[in-house]
Amino acid sequence: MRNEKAARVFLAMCEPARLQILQKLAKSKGCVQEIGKSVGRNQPNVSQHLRVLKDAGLVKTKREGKRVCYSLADERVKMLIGIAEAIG
Amino acid sequence: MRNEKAARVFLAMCEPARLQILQKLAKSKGCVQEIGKSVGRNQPNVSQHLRVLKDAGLVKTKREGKRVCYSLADERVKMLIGIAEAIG
DNA sequence: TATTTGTATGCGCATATATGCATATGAGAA
DNA sequence: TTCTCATATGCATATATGCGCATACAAATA
Repeated sequence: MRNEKAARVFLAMCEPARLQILQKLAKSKGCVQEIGKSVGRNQPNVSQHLRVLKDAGLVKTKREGKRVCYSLADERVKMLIGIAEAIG
Repeated sequence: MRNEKAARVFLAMCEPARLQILQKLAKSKGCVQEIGKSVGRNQPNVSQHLRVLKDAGLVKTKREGKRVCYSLADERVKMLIGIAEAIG
């Protein structure tokens, strides 16, 4: 169902922690550690949130040696955040 | 915090039931009963969801005699749904 | 006032979600 | 291989959420 998929996108973005991560990635991509420092959360926590974001198709990954670089999967993610901020 | 408000918008939209209600309202406004019939849910349930949507600034209300007419508070709500569907 | 209709709220339960911790997996270096 | 570093996963627990039901509130009418 189309509804379900859209809901999953919003579900991924409804958590302040994940929204914070997305906003960080909107500025610059980075690995799990860096993201963790940026948003003030521990590594497993960030990793779990990133998984949710990835499953929802909001971020993509790229291995770089030992690290995994995360970045926004779609420019439209920025649009969603921008509109939500404008409404709220 | 700006983040919090945006998160509340997404939190309101992440529930399939509420998304369904928003989509119904995108087509035509209506009172609680009508919305309930449209989405196949009972009155208290719809009423609770509408409250969440209203608190998030996604719908507005207008008393019409005994009834309360709900409609989208902002055209941008449609945009959010459209983008989320496109990403998901 | 009492009654009817429409809407909102409070409560209890079942389920879902986030979090921290410990630990497993993956990748490169010695 | 063994040793780190970086990331992912499993588990237990606390919190949050949605749901149905009963009921309270609001508005119009008799």
